[in-house]
Amino acid sequence: MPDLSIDVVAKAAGVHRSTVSRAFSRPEAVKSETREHILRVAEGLGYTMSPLAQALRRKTSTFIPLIVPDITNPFFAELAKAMTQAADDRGYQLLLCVTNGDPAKTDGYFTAMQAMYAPFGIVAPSTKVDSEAMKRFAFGHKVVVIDRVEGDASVPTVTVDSRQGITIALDHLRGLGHTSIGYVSGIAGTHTAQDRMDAYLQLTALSGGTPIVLDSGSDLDAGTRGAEHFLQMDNPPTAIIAANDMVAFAVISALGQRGVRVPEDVSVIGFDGLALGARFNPPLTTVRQPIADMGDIAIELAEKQNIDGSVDHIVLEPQLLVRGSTSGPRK
Amino acid sequence: MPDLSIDVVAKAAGVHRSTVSRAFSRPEAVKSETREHILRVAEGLGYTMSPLAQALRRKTSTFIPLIVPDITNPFFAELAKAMTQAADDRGYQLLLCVTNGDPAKTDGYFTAMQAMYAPFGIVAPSTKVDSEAMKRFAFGHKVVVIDRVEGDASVPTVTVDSRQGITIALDHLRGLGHTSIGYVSGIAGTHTAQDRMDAYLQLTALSGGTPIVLDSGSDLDAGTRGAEHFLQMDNPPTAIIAANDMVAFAVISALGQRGVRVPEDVSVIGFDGLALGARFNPPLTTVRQPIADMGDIAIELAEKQNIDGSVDHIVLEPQLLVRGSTSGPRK
DNA sequence: TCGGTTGCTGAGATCGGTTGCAATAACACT
DNA sequence: AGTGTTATTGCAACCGATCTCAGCAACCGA
Repeated sequence: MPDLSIDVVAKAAGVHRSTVSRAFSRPEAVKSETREHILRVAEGLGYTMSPLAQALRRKTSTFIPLIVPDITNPFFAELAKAMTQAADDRGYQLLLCVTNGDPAKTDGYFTAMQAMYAPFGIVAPSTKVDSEAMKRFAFGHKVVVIDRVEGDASVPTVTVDSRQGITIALDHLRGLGHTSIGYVSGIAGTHTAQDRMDAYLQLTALSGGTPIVLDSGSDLDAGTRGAEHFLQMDNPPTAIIAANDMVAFAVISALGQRGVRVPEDVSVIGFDGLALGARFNPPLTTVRQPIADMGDIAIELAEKQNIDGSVDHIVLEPQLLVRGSTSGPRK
Repeated sequence: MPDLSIDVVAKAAGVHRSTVSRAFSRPEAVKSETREHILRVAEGLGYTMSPLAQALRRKTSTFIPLIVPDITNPFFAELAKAMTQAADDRGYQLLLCVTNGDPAKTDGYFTAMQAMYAPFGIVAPSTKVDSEAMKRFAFGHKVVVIDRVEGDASVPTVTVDSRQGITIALDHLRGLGHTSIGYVSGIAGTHTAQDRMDAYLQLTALSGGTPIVLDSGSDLDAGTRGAEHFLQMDNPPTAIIAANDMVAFAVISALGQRGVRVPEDVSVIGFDGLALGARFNPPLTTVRQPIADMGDIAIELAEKQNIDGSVDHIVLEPQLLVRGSTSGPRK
């Protein structure tokens, strides 16, 4: 590859490099014959424009960072997959940035992306703390958050309605005949985790029931602890709502190891709608988040903000996904 | 941010930009006082060099693409996690590229990365076909493959010893008393899938046994089909080796839905060692691949090749990870 | 004191594009 | 034919670094 630059193409096509440039990035500004000729020549040479050089000059690129705390978590993996597609469809290239929850790394990615002239970025929930770093980043660039942001309505967000999700779960379980429904909370200090828990608390209280929080911890082992708590109860609930699918997996696994069967002995419902849930044992009933939609919308919001400066907060509706981990309560 | 360029810093520090450049990228070429002064000034201004501009001029960047077919598959997610870390440790920035198995996309990523002056790339197993696209890419750049590459010993690879992995699985099962051990194959036409299957076939034959292939299909539903096959047999095996953890999950799930319990009715062992397996029901016994090591080594190989042109083929040893999905055969 | 090193810094071309501005061509109209 | 547009294309500066080459000062030995 004798370094295919724009000048090479220009020479080969017998025009000036600015014309070649226009042929690619502003087609209407070049006589169509000329443009077609140039494109043909370029094609023949196997030439593509350097995104680097473009970004440098234009001061804006098509790289859009997706910042997630842990790609190993299937939720983020599915989000990443959806967003990759969404980004691709709109001519962007998604750059996955994994922080492992390290705020320093988050910061590093922010500035790196700033330097890459990313037109905007997408941040998925890790901790609430983000908002500070975000402020700095958002100074020059735009961010949209897949979660809520505390005290900063200036950043667009897309979330799913936690309260409605819990409502759906509760209704499903009640419809099956359950009256005693426990709850195991989710990971870290994210808003979504908090919201779901609050919703559970309020909704059960509202309907005259007594909330049964099996574990309100905030790490990955909440599921296991919740299961243990369940086992120690004299009068355990007949159904359990897990704050998310991963926790549900852990609950079922831990329960299974103690000989408690799902859904025969206790029903368990998750929250997320991971594809993986279909392959679980038993297949997990869950409240499905429209992950793919979230990806699309996140990008739309970002673009919209870039254009008219609008800051929207979209709230999506979750859906019930009935599989095998729930059934009527044991008689 | 009034566009912090190297010239701004230069002016502020009262030196020429080339000196600033050197202060950052070739410290020993600048008088230490000068350098410290420059660094201090830069620090104060909050200046960082533009990776874009650097890459453009140097014709080499620190972006290293990791090309995977599907990030939703936990194996690739874990690999990505490990490699992100490994890359980071060495001053690179991993760029995750998800192809969804689409060769066109793979190709697109290759040329994009070429344009980004990536010093090398890492490709994780998707299909064998890759080798062609790779040739083109490898022309200007280096690639290391996490799998084997057919008929092209010129690209470094890191793999784990499939034969040994299957041996370990077989030994574990036999040690538990199993004599009739079935096999369910893995995804797509990757070498690893092929190797594991071959190893199973050879090793069982070698020890005088009869191979029982429950499904040799090549898609994600192999697990389900394997389970169905199992159910239809008059004399089903007492243990099953799944080509990888995901398949094992599917097998157990499908079996569970038909009332077959693991490990009470049949033992199942996976291959991969996914963290997720620990949260499965039951926790999955599996042959663990040293994923983190693979990441480290892949990058090492790439760097080594860049330096002395050596092309190594590293083969790692898998380990047995006993959890709850295997036990002695039913009497 | 003078030629030869050595150490450090400045100049300016260059990487691969983009873009405002000027120049030229082509076409319309009086 | 003369003048006013309008469509195309060339020119050259610029984006933010890197790097070779040259200049200059201090230092060495004879």
